[in-house]
Amino acid sequence: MPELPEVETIVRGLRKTLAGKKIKDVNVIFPGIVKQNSRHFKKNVEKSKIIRVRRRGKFILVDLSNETTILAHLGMTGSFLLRKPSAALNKHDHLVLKLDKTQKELIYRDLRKFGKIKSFGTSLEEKLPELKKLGPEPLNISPSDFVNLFTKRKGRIKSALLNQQIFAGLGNIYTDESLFEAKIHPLQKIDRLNPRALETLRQTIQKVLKKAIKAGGSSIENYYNVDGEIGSFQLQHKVYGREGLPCKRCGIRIKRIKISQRSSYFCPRCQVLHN
DNA sequence: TCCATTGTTGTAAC
DNA sequence: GGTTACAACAATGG
Repeated sequence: MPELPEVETIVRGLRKTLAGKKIKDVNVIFPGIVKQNSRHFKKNVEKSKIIRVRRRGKFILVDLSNETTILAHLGMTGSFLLRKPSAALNKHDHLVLKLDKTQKELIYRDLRKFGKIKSFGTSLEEKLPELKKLGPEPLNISPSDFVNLFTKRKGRIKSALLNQQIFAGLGNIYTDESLFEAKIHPLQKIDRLNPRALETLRQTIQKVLKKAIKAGGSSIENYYNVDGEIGSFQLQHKVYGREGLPCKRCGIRIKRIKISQRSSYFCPRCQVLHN
C-alpha cells in the first residue's frame, strides 16, 4: 500500500529519469484509471515536456511545459515503472507514456485498479477538490500547527491520523508504526493527549517516515519503485502485520483490532490507554 | 465464499 | 447541528 514514503520514493525515481523528457505518445489501455475523457487526457499530455515531479500527501504531481499538470493517486496497488518499450505488457498495465530521448517508457500498473489519474490546468491547482481538502504535510509541520490539528477534536487518535483532510500522507502502516514508537494506544481519545504527548508523536512520525524513505518504503503486497525494485522498511516494522508475535520492546503478543474498518496492530502493554 | 486493502460518499448516531 | 463512525463501493487474489 503506497503511503507517503512509498509515494516519495516513486516521485524521486520519476524526477531523476523524467525531468526534461518529452511525452511522445499516450496509450490508455484501461480507461477506468483515467478520470476524464481519454481523448482529452491524451490531448492535454501528448507532445509536452516534463518540467517537474512533486508529491502532495499520497498524490503524485507531474508538471508539464504546456501549463498542464498530471495528478496521480496510486490507490492500494498502483505503481509507475520505467521499462524498455520492447518488453511485453503485464495484464495490469493500464497506461503507457512513450518518452522522447530515452530508451524507456513509463507504465502505470495497478492490480486492484483503485488508482486514479487525470490532467488539469496547472493554474487551477488550488481549486482541485482532491488537493484543496488535504491537511498539512507530516514532514514539514511545526509543533504548534501539529497541536492545533487536534484541538477541539474528539474521537480516536488513529482515525484522525488516517484522515487525509486532517493530515496528508499517513496510511495504515505508518500510523501503527508511529503510534507504537510514541507509546500511544490507537484508540486513545484525542482530547486526553496533552501537548507534550502530541509533540512526541509529531517527532516520532517524522522519524519513522524519514527512516522509511531512506529504506525505499515498505514492500508488502506488491509495491515496487520505478526501477522495479522493492523497498526494505517492512523488515523494520515493529507492529504492523505482527499479530500474535512478541513485542520488540516488551515481549508480549502484538494485538490486532479493527478501527475505522482497518486492521490496527499495537502492543497492549507498551501502548496504554489513558482516560 | 469471504476477507483484505484504499479514499470517498452517504447516512446513522452521538 | 457539527462532528464522528461506519457500511458500501470500486477490483482482485488468496
